[in-house]
Amino acid sequence: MEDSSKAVLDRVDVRILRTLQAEGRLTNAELAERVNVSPATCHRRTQRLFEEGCITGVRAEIAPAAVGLSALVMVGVVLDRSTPESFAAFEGAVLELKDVLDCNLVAGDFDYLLKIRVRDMADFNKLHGQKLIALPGVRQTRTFFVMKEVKENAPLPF
Amino acid sequence: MEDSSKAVLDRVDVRILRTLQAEGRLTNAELAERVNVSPATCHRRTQRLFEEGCITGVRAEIAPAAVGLSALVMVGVVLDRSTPESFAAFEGAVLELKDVLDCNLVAGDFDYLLKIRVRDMADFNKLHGQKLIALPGVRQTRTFFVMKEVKENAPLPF
DNA sequence: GATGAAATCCGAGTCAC
DNA sequence: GTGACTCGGATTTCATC
Repeated sequence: MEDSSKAVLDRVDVRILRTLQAEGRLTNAELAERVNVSPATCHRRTQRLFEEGCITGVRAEIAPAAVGLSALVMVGVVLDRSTPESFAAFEGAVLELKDVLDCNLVAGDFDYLLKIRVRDMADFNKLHGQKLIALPGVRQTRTFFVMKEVKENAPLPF
Repeated sequence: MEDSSKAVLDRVDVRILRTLQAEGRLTNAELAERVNVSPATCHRRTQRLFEEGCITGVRAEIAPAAVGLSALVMVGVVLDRSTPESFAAFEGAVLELKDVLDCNLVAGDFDYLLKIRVRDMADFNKLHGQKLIALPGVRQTRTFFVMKEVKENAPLPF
């Protein structure tokens, strides 16, 4: 993968990105028509965008409820030490937890903010008691149950 | 769109979902091979999963840095009143803000948690001063700059 | 150095079974 | 759910600017 930050994107590239961000399963022929280039050119451009890492993947979005993951929980985590080793250990362990969809190191009242999907509150309590507080170096967690998902994973505005 | 919560998913459906979640641009022929069914069957199953709303869409993931959106910020919001009208007004306004990727109503110290992508801190300060604190009913915000994205938008674990 | 037209081959989508 | 059949798209080649 090339350094995507070096890629120079012209208008056609941007149109391809925007279109595929909205409809990732478009055929090359349709995509070409939408962005007003020939199918051959569109194919080459799109391939380049993948190779350069501008497009990191194309993924189907699954309705969480359809696969029994109706509950969304945000968790703020505070570690008991602020050493590089402490952060690395925590991050390594969190990467193994499939229920954790997002994990970000932040500046503020917490060290990390996690986004977690589980079946229900009972499931979360189990995860919290057995996994989260057992993660390396965790001093404290604060849980925010999501009561309503107003907007989830909106497309990038560019 | 049907009620996806009523759909009964068998093993083949689940394999299709998992596979398309990882590689949304697979051809039907390849998908059929991966899940061990005939192309015709695979095609009908996949179509059904879309129609039932189990698959809500297929989207290309764009590297944020490639389109000049390198900064990620989480923001906790507290409203000054907890009335249904107040919540509705806030939510309606937030849906218009393209920089806000996620917005969730939560239980805890905040009313809402937002996930925001912008170019840099200067951009965020402008957004914060001109748009966020001007949203209807906002009493207070707390900003968490993301210093490191450990995990972003991981696939659903099912 | 990238483009579009044409040419080949393979998959999508639909049928009967 | 399978197998076959037709049509259209994916992908490459090549001449061109």
